Amino acid sequence: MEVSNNDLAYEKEQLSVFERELITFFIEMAQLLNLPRSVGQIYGLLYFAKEPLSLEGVFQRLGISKGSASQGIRFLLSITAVRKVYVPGDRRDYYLAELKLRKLASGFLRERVEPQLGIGAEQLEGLAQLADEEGNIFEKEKVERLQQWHRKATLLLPVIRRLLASG
Amino acid sequence: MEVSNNDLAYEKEQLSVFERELITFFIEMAQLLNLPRSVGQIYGLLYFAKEPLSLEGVFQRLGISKGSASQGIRFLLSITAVRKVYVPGDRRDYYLAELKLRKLASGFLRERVEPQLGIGAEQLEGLAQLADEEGNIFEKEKVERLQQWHRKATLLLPVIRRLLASG
DNA sequence: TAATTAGTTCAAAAAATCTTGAACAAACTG
DNA sequence: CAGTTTGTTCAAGATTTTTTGAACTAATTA
Repeated sequence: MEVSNNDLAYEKEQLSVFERELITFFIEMAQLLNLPRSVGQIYGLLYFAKEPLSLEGVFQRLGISKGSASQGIRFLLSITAVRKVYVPGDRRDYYLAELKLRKLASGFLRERVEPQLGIGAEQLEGLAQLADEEGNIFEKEKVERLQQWHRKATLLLPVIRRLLASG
Repeated sequence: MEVSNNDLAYEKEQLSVFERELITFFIEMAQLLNLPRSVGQIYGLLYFAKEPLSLEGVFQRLGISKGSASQGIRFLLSITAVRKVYVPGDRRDYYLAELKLRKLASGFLRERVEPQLGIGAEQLEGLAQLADEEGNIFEKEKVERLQQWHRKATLLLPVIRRLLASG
């Protein structure tokens, strides 16, 4: 019947209705981008947080495991969607969400999209060579068309960045 | 009858080395877009096919199940990445790949991306209302920022279409 | 130094997603 | 009409992805 002590209560504080709904929104955005649910949850929590949160603050409040939170934060750091902040007198790492869409998007493009496009380019090069060796005009034509697609996709990235930067 | 027998022979023909590599490429592209492997395979096969293929032609040559092929083709039709063609004297449906990147991309955006963005907009509307009711300035500010992001993303779609159309 | 705390790792469990195949319906054929 | 053929559906199985949690390293403290 008695509430546990106040220190613990903070870390285990319930999420507000607003926070829960906001996090639901971010979970769905994550799914749209093919990212794990936990990554959406963590970003959502940090997006709304008034102050930096520690790893423990994150997994306690979201009710996910430490491992999940650690991995999720690492990913978010890698795309610069989240950054570490130093909190004096505390040995733990604290995290803040990056709120600028431009930075968020460009981190994502750099870390997740560009590498994939790079792999695609290599594969197409291999196919082009195969078609060349076999001297098959039909094959060559098909590969060239794909390479054109690929060039256009690559061209798109800087345009997206620029558009998101404005405003 | 004659025609039918010839078709079966053609449809059971082994895939060439080139075809297999091409299909591998499309499988990876599918994964990039969060689509099932089978969808990539089917599109890859049709992309290279010199003539339209029937459902049976597709699943026989790819070695996948009839159900998978049926569902995959339905999806590809829905985003207009593939179209049905009429083959005189044959009761089966035949399929051809759409080769124009512009059409492909815009079908995908229309069927898969736009609906998701629409759902996102609704959710944000709900969050805005919640923040309003609670009269919480901090919450309102956060939601407004998200709505700005959302507007930019929505703006991006026509730009992408236009860019892919050129050339 | 040992004890405590923060954070990472990864094998195994859980969950989500995709594929299969057999039952079904619809359309054709003789 | 009854028998085929064509394509769809969906429950069950297979596969892939995500999450968990306990064992671990490293860093801090007393």
